[in-house]
Amino acid sequence: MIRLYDTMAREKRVFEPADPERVTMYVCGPTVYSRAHIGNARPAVVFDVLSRLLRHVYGEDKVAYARNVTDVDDKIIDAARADGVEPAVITRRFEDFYIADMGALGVRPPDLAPRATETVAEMIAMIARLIEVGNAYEADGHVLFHVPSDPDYGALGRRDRDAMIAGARVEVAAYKKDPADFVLWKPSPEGVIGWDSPWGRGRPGWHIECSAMIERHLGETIDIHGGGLDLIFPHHENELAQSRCAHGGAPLARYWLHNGFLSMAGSEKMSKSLGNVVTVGELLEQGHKGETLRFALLSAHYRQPLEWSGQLVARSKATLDRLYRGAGSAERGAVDEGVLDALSDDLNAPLALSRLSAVEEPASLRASAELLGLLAEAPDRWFQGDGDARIDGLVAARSEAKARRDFAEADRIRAELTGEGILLEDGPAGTTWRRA
RNA sequence: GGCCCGAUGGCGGAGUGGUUACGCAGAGGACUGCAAAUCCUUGCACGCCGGUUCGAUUCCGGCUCGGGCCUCCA
Repeated sequence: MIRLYDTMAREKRVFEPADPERVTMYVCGPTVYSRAHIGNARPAVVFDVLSRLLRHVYGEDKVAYARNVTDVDDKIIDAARADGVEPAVITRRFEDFYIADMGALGVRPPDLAPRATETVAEMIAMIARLIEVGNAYEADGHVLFHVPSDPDYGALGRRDRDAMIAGARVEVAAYKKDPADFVLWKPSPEGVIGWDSPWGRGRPGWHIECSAMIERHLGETIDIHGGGLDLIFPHHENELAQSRCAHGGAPLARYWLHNGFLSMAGSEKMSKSLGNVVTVGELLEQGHKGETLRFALLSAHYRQPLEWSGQLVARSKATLDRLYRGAGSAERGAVDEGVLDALSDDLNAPLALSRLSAVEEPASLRASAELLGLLAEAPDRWFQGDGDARIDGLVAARSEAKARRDFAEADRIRAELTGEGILLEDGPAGTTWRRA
């Protein structure tokens, strides 16, 4: 039995898919105009674990997991203009980076990775539908969702109209009927990416993208909708309103899940606008293994804040080393019940990790770790990387020195390797080495 | 200002109305030529003040501090 904390209900609820033969999950993916920072990676990793859990429970082929790519956006347009290239050059470059970075973190590709630019026809159709049913209107080349037309608006973010308006940071455009109204379609001037529509050449607003992609690929009501905490309002609130109004009142998602934020030492949240980000790419270039970063991301419960630090990474590596030793080269066995129970209780990864440490049987350890996307490599590869004949030679030379009890020479070789970050371990079967 | 979270041992981080996870680091021991790894042992933890209770870290209220959102943001 899986229980998940549903943001809409503000409590843990027993998870029951509408159709156990096709469990549907959608997670808001990247806007591809820059490298992903480690905070961006948290939802990707967290919902990857959830997808693994769902597949374990409902069957490998019973889960339809979609994570979109937002490849039309004003930030992309700005970045393209700054580089003097077409937006597609930017989006392709950073989508490729995103796939590579997430792959390094052991995130499996989702079943579906729809691009916004390939779903524009569906967006236009949905906007037209919203106008038709009286929830949207055209004004000054824009199409806007009329918030007062939806009495249920605000349920997810728990906000009333006055609060939304009072807190608005952006000056209210004159063409809005109501200050809370938000853009579904906006005109594109000459030279800006756009599509023909009944309202002239333009481009979609941010929120309609996800609604259209969900409708096209997963249906009107999905089981799980995930994303970062900051997306609750306005993004998910707006998505929800659009989809519900376009679908005759059918709810968009049955369970809403939101992950907490990463902060950098100093305890402010990590964000591009604050400039205190560290990208996944940078961390990998520093020599950290993707799986170490993944472990670190899973070391706090997904709804809790997590402070990113070098100490966290080092600790994660040390713990993983021990787990790799425990699993050895065992084949995959049965998943440990304790680990499964922990994950089933609102994805309690830290508890699962602690129970993983207690799993004694190597085959069970490997299978249980796989549920978390860990212990994915062969132990030799984890400890030694690509291998190194020179190191093997030095280790052999040291073993010879040891055999003739020339410990001075043996220690000299060991110290030399230690200086390179190579640690030696003398075991009953001889000496092995690993990278620190 | 509105809404919402959190506060646990040196650090990270679960969990629980009474018997106090787990990891990392530290200390002691075993093992080792010495180490490393491993194993064993070890560690006054639950922000403050009230309340409920036989009993609260766990429930309730208040307070303090920290964090997030309030139409860029995972």
